[in-house]
Amino acid sequence: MSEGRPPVSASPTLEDVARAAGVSRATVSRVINGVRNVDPAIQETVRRAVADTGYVPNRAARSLVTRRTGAIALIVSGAGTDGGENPFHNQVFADPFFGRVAGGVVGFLRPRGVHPILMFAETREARAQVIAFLRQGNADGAVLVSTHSEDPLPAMLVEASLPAVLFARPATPLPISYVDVAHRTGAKLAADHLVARGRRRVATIAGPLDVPASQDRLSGFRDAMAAHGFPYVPCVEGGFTHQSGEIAMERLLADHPGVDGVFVANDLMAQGALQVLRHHGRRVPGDVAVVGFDDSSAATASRPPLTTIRHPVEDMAGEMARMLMERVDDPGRPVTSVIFEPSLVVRDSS
Amino acid sequence: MSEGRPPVSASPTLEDVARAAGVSRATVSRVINGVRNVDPAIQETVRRAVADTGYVPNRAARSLVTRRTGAIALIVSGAGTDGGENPFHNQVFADPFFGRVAGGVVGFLRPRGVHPILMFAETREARAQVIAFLRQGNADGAVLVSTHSEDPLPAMLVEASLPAVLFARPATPLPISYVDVAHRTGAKLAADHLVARGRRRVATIAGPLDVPASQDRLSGFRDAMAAHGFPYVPCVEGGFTHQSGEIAMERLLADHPGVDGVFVANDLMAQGALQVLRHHGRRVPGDVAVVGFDDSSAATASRPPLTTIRHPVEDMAGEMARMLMERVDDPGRPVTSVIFEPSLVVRDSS
DNA sequence: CTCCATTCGGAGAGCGCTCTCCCTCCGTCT
DNA sequence: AGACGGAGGGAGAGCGCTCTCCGAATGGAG
Repeated sequence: MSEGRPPVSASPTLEDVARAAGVSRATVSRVINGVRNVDPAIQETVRRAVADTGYVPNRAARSLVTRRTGAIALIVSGAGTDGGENPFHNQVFADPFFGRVAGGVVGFLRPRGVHPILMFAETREARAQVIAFLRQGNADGAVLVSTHSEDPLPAMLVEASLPAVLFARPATPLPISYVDVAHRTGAKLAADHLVARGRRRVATIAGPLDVPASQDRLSGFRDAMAAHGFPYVPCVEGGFTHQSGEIAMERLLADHPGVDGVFVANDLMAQGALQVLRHHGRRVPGDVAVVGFDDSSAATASRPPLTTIRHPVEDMAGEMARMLMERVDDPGRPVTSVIFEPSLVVRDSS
Repeated sequence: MSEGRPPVSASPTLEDVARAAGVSRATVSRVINGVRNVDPAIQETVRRAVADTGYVPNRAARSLVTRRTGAIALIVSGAGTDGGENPFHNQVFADPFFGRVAGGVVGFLRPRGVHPILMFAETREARAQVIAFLRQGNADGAVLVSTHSEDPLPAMLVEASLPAVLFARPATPLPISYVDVAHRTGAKLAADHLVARGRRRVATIAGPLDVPASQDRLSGFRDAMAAHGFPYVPCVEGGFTHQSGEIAMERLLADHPGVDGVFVANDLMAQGALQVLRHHGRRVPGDVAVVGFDDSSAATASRPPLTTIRHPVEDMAGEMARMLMERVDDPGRPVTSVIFEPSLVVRDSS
């Protein structure tokens, strides 16, 4: 056993590298972590020893002493229904939005050697598990994407004083950091655009009104339209799904057949609305102009492609990750929120 | 400091619990891990002490000795392009398929206290990182979803003898376990169905033909059609995206205007094809019957809803996770593969 | 009553790393 | 020349847990 290189299976430890380099464990550790001054010659020797032995530091051992795991929880909360055989078979991921968030988060974390642990928190039990998981020190903190407003998880995170950042402003005020987009500004962009396009009989399909984002988009839109001299804007509430968009559009058409412009609170619903409009023989944008929200892949997949309000989801997600790491480094800092500005993307639907 | 309960911030250790319960660390450990016999009375005392102190085991310390992390890597490989400012802004997640895989994996792992770490391996560097990550013992193994066939990661995993299971058969034979669906059977279901619907001028839109799944779907379809007496089936290759489906359908219509049935290798492309057909005034299913593949959310979002080949993605993903854990427990076991049977879901497009 | 088998709790040695001392070796200043 | 300071390397104490021994206690058999 003591002859030659030890078998690859038993991965080498700091001790092995130290022996190979003829220095102490401490020195190897210093070189690896780039801390304090180490003689360049010795650094070189150590590096060679690391390469020779194929050493990779054991994160568990490191975590044990540093109390850092190099992992954070990426929580999708309130996903799916609370029942059903497989609670994971749901539309959360179907919404390309989530992928963009994940991408943004990874984009920031990966260069820093931090990895996201994917978690779903759709039931009471799952939420408890998430909290326990974090308390066990399995992750240094959490970023959270909620799909509904009643989500109790943010409050639970605050209560357990675990470092966390939300993707959107919580429905109930909470001492917790978050990133969000200026929904009202986005809605105003849509309103300005529709009016500029000469639309006079404008309606809107809102998202679920218990969600702050939906409220803001609706009120922002109405305020902007009022400023343009249209105090009354018909509204139908949808559920952010393709199908709910269809239903809402049917309703809208039934109640206001003369509608010539629609602001839809997300692209998925807008896509549904588009189909209903076509089905009813309305040309888009000729008869009716449609503006969505999100600039998701549904926007480009629609026919015609959707004019929509784009928000920088990746950047927002990256910022969310940055804020979390900041908080992990210094849990005492005050909570903050960062609001991003949306922009109008004009395509063929308006 | 020694009076009363210590501050919540300093989380209690086994030692603390042991002291509180008046037993040794070893006994507490035994109770917590349910190993060996411990006197029921003492068990009760320990449990109470655990509850009182709010103890949660430190996973890093445990991992250090057990050499298990309770985490696995969920790798999306070959995601996005190898360039671009943000390699994560891609369609991988846009495909609801990935969410279903994630759901299936979590569904199996969570009850077992194992969590998936989300990783992207889209560049050479990223792949190296993934391997290093696993070698560091950050995760016990990996499940891998490849989005293209040239992916070198499976081979790298084999080389490093890391426990891993793939979601689909690798393009090049490799000693690695995988789950897959019987693509040929699925294609046959589609062929049988189209023929049963009286279609005589049937064509197909294939996926990228460097992907084994695409090849199998195509050859399976052709073989089945041949068995029905249709030796020649026109084919256009697509790229599994919505847009490529549109382009392919345009081509098909141009070359074979008389087509009355199309088997499309995935739903996303089928959705695109549907739009092109409508645009050309073809009624579906009246003039042309369309059958997709995957039964993704695109299938139900399409108008008309797609007849498609469903494969049990969640079950497959769960099985993949199961196989991985098996392998983690016993790395010596021979590689295996499990093939799932698809089924036909008839909707309005055929 | 003695002896052995069996059950069950405790002691303690690590797992692989980090980090705080401490010691040595120089170079420099007086 | 002696003293002092700074740079750089080593020793060793844990981090919190698991797990192998070991020993004590108990019960049953001879």
